[in-house]
Amino acid sequence: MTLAHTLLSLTSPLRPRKGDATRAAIVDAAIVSARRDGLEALTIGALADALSMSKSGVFAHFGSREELQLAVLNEYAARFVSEVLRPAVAAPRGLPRLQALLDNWLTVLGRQIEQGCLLIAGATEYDDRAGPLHDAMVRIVEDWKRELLRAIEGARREGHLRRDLDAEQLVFEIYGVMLVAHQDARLLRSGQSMQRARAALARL
Amino acid sequence: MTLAHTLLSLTSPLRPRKGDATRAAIVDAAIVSARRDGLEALTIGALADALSMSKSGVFAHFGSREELQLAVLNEYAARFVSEVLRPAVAAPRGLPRLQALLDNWLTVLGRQIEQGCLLIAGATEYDDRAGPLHDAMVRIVEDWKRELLRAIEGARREGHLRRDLDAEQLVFEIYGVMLVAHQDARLLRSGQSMQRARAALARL
DNA sequence: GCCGGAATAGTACGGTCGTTCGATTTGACC
DNA sequence: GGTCAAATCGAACGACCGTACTATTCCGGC
Repeated sequence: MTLAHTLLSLTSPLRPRKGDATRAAIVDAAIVSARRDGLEALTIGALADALSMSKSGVFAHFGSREELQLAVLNEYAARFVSEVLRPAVAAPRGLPRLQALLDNWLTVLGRQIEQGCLLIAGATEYDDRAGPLHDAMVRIVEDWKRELLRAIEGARREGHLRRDLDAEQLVFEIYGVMLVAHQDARLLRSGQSMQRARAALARL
Repeated sequence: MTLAHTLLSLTSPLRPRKGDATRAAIVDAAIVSARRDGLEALTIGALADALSMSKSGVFAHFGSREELQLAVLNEYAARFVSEVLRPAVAAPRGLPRLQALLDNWLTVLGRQIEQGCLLIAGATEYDDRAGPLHDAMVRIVEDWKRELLRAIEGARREGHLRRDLDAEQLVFEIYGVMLVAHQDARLLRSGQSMQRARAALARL
């Protein structure tokens, strides 16, 4: 192996590591489980069974249960953002982009209704439990609210919204609509929650 | 013991049973624990330690962990209703009563912010877990929304609200405000969530 | 085809869980 | 004070947890 090869492999390994694929498969399965029973109910043994692996095989990829939970949460958040935010930036700046964003959010919420949203469930799971998961959860929700705020400010700057609008208040109320839509659809199995959410957002 | 005594004791036992007091103390402590870590994290052993009792002593009062969880949930719901709903019926029929109800709700939410609301946390905890706790949770939330609906219908009947108001939609949106107020105050430790909630409710 | 490290398996440990069961204590009634 | 049921305890069980260690298997570079 030449020196150039060595240097290159240090920064970005040449060969695709098999372990990475396994790790991704574990996180995939863990996301399914966590969305059903919560991040705190995640179990290395149950995950190993579901993947036909040994407990230690699963464990080795993360080093601790907490690291696994963090990986699951971060991966879910990344997917959420890429599903909701990224497509919206294709829409024209201002109100259309904001509306596309909210529309994507509702669509994702509705499509995944059978599985539930980790960000919403995790928010209540870790609202009173100190630790890295709490901190990650806070960071993710705050980042997401900041994105909402940016979209609203953008729409206002374009003159699509009233100048004296309280943007943070609007974020607050939008988030409330999403939370109650999630609860109605999942706990109460109400079929109307999505259209009720759309009506509420339209009024805002 | 006379026949009269016997008959009486069948329906309502004469002597105050010591076990009842113990059971109430257990439920008290369990509510504190469940509000912090969730109903699913309730542990008989931890509860016994907190009460300086033996595990089996605690266990004997309920027969199973699930029965304990149900007792905790039902007791919390009963207290919630008596704190929020009962004082509101003293207010004049119609809009004042509705406003008193929402005011009590927000006050209770704000006062207990350090502990959290079991009805909100439990709703996400059991939204996808079949079983008696799920069923109890659904019943409690549905009952509570029905009370909200009754208050709104009452206000409309008194002519305090528009005739064409969609009452169920209003319940939906009110609930959303409460959910986001709870999350903001607890997860994000925002001090403004209560006044934001009041602003949102006022607009509704 | 061999070598070496990465990936995975196997096994074991200490701990905690809910639950069972027999023993012991408590406390109201005669 | 004795009696008897209710209340509580103590010890044990089997199951499952996360984690630590040691083996074994896999697989790309020579």
